[in-house]
Amino acid sequence: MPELPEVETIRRGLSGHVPGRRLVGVIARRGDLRLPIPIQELQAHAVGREITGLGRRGKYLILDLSGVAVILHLGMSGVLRLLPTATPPQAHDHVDFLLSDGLCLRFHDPRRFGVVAWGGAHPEQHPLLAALGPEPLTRAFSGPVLVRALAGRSAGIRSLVMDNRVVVGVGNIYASESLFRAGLHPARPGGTLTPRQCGSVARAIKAVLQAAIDQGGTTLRDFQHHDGKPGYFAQSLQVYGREGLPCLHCGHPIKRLRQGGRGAFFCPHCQPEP
DNA sequence: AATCTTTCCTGCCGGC
DNA sequence: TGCCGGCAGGAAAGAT
Repeated sequence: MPELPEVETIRRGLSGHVPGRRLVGVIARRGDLRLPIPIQELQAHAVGREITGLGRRGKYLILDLSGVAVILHLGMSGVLRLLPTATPPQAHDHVDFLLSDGLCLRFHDPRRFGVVAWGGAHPEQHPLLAALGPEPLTRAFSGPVLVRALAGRSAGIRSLVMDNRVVVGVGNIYASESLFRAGLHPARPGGTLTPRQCGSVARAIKAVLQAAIDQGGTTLRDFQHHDGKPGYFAQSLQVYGREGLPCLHCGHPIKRLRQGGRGAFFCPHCQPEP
């Protein structure tokens, strides 16, 4: 499930525990996730270094190791937990980053759509990160930026805000929630939004993501914090997963549209047909 | 048994 | 005609 708020929640939770410790070993129990695990680079250039910080770019976590970096992505089902190294590994515990003081950062990912990549000295130039669009919670993302990104586009606005080149970090849940708040139908062609509506969408994305971070993310099934606790934004969802239930604003039943193979939830009254 | 979070790839289409 | 980009849909693995 992890979208930006869930990844940010993990980052914040680990930031109080991981930086300052040394990486003393790496265990990879299989050779690949979505991509090969760069075990040789990790052993040769990462082990022995102190962890100096934990960053985030979109849905990617960046483990800073005094001058080099490891890039992590949780995919659809990834969980990163901080455990005593002695904890016996369970099914789908694919990678352990062994830390000083007997702790271990353990990457668990049943569906294996996650990624462990070698970022080297300039992780921002890694192919996974180089082409990413603006961070939604910074000034790099705004109504005017969205106006330019949507110009001439005929794809549905929901697909476009989920496009990492337009803005990073917005997945299926928060796309549906943001468009509900902005009052726009998910299939509305992106290029037909007025500048005012682009501003509205940009503000809605920022507000929804920030609210979700404040509540520790959305736990539906897989997501959990680094210490195993859930997030509480699920109870704030207005449309996602609420097909057939009354809109919390107007009472009309929430509908679901099939878009890009996934469900786009919306209120047919608050978000009228384009 | 169909669903379901992400990302990448393929095939089709229209424009030039 | 050939190329390019945009767009929609599918594939990947596993739990429920």
